[in-house]
Amino acid sequence: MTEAVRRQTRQQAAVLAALDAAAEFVSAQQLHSRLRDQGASVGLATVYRTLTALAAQDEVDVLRTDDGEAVYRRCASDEHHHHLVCRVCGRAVEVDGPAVEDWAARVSAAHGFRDVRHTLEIFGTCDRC
Amino acid sequence: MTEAVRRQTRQQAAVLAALDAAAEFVSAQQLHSRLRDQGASVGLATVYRTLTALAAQDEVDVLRTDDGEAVYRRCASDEHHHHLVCRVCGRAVEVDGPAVEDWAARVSAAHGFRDVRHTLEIFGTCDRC
DNA sequence: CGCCTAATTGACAATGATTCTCATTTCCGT
DNA sequence: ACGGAAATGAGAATCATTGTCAATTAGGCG
Repeated sequence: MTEAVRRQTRQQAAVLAALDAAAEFVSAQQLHSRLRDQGASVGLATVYRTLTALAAQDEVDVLRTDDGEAVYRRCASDEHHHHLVCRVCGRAVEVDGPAVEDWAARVSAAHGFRDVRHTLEIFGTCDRC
Repeated sequence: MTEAVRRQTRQQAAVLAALDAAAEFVSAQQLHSRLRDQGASVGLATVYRTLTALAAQDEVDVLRTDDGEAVYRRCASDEHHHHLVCRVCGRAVEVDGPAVEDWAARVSAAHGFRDVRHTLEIFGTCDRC
């Protein structure tokens, strides 16, 4: 599993910086326009390429909104974790639940499933909204 | 919350029948072509409308594939449950995990989130694949 | 049993996110 | 500085999904 070699470019640095500046999950389109507004415009295709690459290396977490749009977030934790996402402001809290991991493993095994992976996100309205 | 009144039409019955005939999660496009192949062709827009209506009434479960496509399934259980989905054949097993529900409620409350809802799916390779 | 009207349908256009193409630009080791 | 490989960007292409609107149809009513 060799990490893809990536050159250091202004564009990729800008995308990463914009992600770090966001506390919520943002879409590629949102990032693209934020970057443009900041005067550090990056082509839309490049934003997509960069996000895809980052996601492939687990540098960012990806999830899908109800309408199927992909949204990305740079998380503090490198480890496996889940999210509590505010459906109003988009703010996300990273949470982990060993009990859930165990349950998932147990259930998968009981049904003979291999190479399991799971997705779990909790959506709600946060106390500030 | 009054249930929308729906007329009984050949098209809606056909979509329901096709869903019942499928053990896996299927996309609107797949349903549309299966119906066409069976000679019971239903317009694509109608397939979408019907699925959306069924989903709104919790008659079918919806989830998103990794590439963002919506897939639907008629589940045996009316109650809240989750899925163990085979990433090869698409077969799905309905599972429930009270421990997970509790955990989600606890975590949400701890962070002051209201009106929470969660999504949890486990993807793996089943023993037949 | 036919009629009437509103709900439903379907072909097609329109939208919107994402990916592809390819000519141009930019890294970076030499 | 140079050269080739990698990255970029503008726009076209793709694909799922939704909107439009005229034609069809279900179902209550006389």
